[in-house]
Amino acid sequence: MGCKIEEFQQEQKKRIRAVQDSMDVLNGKWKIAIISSICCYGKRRFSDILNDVEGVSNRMLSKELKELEINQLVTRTVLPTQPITVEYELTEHGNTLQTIISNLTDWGTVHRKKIAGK
Amino acid sequence: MGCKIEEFQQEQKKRIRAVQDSMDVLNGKWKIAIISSICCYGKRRFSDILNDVEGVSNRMLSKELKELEINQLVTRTVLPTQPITVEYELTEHGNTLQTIISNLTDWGTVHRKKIAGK
DNA sequence: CTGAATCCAGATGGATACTG
DNA sequence: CAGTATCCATCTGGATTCAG
Repeated sequence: MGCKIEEFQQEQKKRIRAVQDSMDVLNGKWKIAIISSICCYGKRRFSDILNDVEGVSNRMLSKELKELEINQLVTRTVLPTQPITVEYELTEHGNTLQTIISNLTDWGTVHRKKIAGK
Repeated sequence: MGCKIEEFQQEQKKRIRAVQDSMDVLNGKWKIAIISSICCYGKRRFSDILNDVEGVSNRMLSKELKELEINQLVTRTVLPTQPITVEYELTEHGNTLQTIISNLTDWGTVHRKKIAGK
């Protein structure tokens, strides 16, 4: 114990657990896309997100939004319109994902070219 | 057509599709952790990754490594030992994920504290 | 408009045992 | 050591219908 290699490996395991923690929150077919949609508009309504994220169903959108809310990444506000509308907004904590979203956007663009253009 | 708002929305949809492209590759319970494991050691053997990523089974590790290989993120090299050993390494393309991995590691650490400490 | 409820096929993933 | 094969429970997610 106390040897350098062991210490390094422990550090490494901690890092891997940390990445896992992130992915536990962000995994899900649509989560990142949903966050991305809300992110760049500031506030976004249910039906707008439904339109932004191609392919998502209202069932899944509802479900994943709820999980994001539980993880304190988005807030949900019911507006007193008739019929009601609901606005979703990133929390301060959710906003800290912006860098990651931005990186993923860039990487995805490059990756698509990489795979398609071979 | 050609109006600013529509253009912006089209741009936005493209960005969302790009994030989705990234997530299509990176989704999966263990993928990021696996990449993370290989990443910081340079090369990494099957059994080492199995040990690094707590909870993963050999079945899943094998499966997800194969998918990562298909997406050209890792290479697989069989070493002529007895019994054989296999080394996995990030490709140049896979290495471009380092920034994202690093960000996810940091974010995961913060997020854990955030959720646990409320 | 924003969901919730139900139904159901197919994917996911763990446990275990086996192979070269 | 590095997988593969099989079995099987659970989860995922789409389609559709209904509700406040």
